[in-house]
Amino acid sequence: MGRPSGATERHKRERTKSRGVRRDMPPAPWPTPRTVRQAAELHAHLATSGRLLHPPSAHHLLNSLVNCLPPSDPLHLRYALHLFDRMPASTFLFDTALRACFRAGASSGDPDLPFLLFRRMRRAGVRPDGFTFHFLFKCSSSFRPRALLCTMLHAACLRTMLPSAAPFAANSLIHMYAELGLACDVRRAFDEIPVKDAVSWTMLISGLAKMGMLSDARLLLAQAPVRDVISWTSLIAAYSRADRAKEAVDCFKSMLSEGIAPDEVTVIGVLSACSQLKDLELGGSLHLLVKEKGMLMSENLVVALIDMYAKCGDFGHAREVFDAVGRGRRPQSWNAIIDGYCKHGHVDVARSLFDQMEVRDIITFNSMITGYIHSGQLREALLLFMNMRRHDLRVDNFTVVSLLSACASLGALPQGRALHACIELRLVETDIYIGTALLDMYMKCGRVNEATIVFQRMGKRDVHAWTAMIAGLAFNGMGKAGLEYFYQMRCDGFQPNPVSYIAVLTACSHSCLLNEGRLYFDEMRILYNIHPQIEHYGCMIDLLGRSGLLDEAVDLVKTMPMQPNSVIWASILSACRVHKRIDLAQCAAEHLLKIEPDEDAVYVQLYNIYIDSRKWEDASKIRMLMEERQVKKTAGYSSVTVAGQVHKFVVSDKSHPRILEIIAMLEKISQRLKSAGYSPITSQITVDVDEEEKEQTLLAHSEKLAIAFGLISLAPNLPVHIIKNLRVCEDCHSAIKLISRLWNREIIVRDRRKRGQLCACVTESITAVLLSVQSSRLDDAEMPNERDPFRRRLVMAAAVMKPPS
DNA sequence: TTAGGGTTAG
Repeated sequence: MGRPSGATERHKRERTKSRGVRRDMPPAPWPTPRTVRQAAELHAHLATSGRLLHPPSAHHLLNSLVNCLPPSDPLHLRYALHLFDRMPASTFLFDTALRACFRAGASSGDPDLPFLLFRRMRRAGVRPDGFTFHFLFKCSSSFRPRALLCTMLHAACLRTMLPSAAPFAANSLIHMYAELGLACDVRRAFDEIPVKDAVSWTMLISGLAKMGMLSDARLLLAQAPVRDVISWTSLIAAYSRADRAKEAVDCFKSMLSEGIAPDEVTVIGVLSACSQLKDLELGGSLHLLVKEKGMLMSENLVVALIDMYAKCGDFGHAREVFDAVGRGRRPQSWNAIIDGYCKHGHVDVARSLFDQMEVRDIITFNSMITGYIHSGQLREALLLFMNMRRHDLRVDNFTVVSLLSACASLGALPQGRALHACIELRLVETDIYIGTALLDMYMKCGRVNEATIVFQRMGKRDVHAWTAMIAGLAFNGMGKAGLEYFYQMRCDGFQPNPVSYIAVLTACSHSCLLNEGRLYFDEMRILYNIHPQIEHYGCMIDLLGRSGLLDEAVDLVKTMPMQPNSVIWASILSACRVHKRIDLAQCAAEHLLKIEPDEDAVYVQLYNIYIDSRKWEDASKIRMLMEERQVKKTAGYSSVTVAGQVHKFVVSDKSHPRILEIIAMLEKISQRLKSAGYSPITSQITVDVDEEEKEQTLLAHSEKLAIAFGLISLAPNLPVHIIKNLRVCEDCHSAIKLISRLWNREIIVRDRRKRGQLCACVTESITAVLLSVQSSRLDDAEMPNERDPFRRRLVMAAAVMKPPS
């Protein structure tokens, strides 16, 4: 150890003297404690022999004790500081006490402890040295960094010594400013160092990488006189964190070509990139490298390996690594494999592992909940939310994003709005993901204005937020506005990704912007080297179909480099009905039924096409085929939420308690529609009845019943929001647009296919869970003082849903 | 007595 030899000799002499041993005997070596217990024994020995106040003994004891302290142990830190308080003040002892604070980390319980020690040091007249500032800067980086305090420490350091006198402190200063995210100060701290060593460069590069300034970090790495494994690793990891996996791998290759050997931390960063790229080949070769080089199999490396194998779908190897860890595996390893199973649709396997876990954390729950939501098992997801509370886990940003995603997929606007209110009331700190999930929820619930307000209020936007906005405008039929946003997004310097182009092409197809669609479909390849995936082809085929260019659409299906899926053929089939192309409809339906033989919507669509074309025999053949194959037509229903309660209607429904008022309103609707010149589209009704009866049948469609009930029961300033489990028919579509104009009322109808079925009871469950979790927060709401009309409306929305106390 | 890089959930 680095104890001064003179001090050692003095210690030996003192000890010999105290034991009454002859002075000429060779002194026994001073034992260096290796455990806290041994340190305590030395403490007892020094205390009984009265040497605790003897500086060399005190230094040796405290220093050894700090070396033995298990990291993040508040009890042992208290012991060390208790000892320190009873020892003579010296620079070394203060430095050692600061070192103890740093080792204990945040678990010291008091983030101000290092600064209080520094103040005590100055008041006691003990002069700080390079070590003092080094440990102070390290503590500042680790515990809740605060800019003002850090600047004051920096100033105190400069008043005491020159940067050249304390190279370690000068380098730690760069790290401290990087942790604060102060790029200019990082650079200045670096520039102030008179003679920069390799670590100074590494600190600067890793600091910039950590702050996300990847281009600057990459440039400096090239300029640095020396590049070591740590500067390369920091850049690789930063690229991985920023979802720039390809650049992370390129960086790794450059590092290897410079002859720098990776270590286990480098491997973790590259494995993370492999997970994103699903590059099992590189990931597997890294695993081999770890084995060949005998690298330390740290817990983090285990997690990274399991995550890589699981994300790539290689569950054999993932389980191999997972099982090798045995019972001592950390929740992170469980989380990685559970998430992998969820992402590959094996939610049941994930749940079985989830049930085997002894200690689950918030990530375990969030992964499982997201898995359930993505697989459409919303009830299971909601049950887990309730379970979270039993485990004393509060919802966090990830949970809220999942909940918003569930609301969006259900079209559950009141619940989504209540969640928004909870976010505004600071249930969680809002971030770019929350903002994007919120605007997506509003868009999927048809509330374009609210989505736009959320987007405008987002402090920071990224390509995902812009894409969500463009996609939302697109599927709400505002394609031109979507394209304007796309233009603005590029002006703001955001590079579109493949999903952005799906949104753009959706905007074109939903608004029949044929020329623009053709342009963007070509442009994505030329400008951004984005090769069209099946989703891009799907949008383009849909656009051609809607534009009546069905032959061109079929040509594109034939020439595209992948097998067409059901979405593609469903687009063609849908366009065939509009453009009366029976020949193509039969072909599209055949392809569709090969892929989805049980999908009732295909039979119904083809049946309707035959009816439209008065091909009664073909239509009845389809009916018979359905019976033969036992395909059941899904019963259609529409729902509307009034005062937090979901009201569900089926066709010709007479079960509602206010049915008489609803019928009266329907009659009023019928009269006003006729007065406005509207003729019901009765051609789709095949039953052999007179025209008036056909009109009555159309009037009794579930969505019209729901609208009538909404109009009589909702306040005139509230929009009527209808959710339908099937597609809205042509007559309802036209009639609703006119009703909206005649009543000067916003009517939003969210229809959907059978997939991801709406379930009113699940919607109610969301309300129950949300309210039980967040009711305490809502109590804090000061509605009368809320001046911002948008926030006020939100808070009121949440308050309306508040459960009775 | 002193330095830097790391994993899992949206």
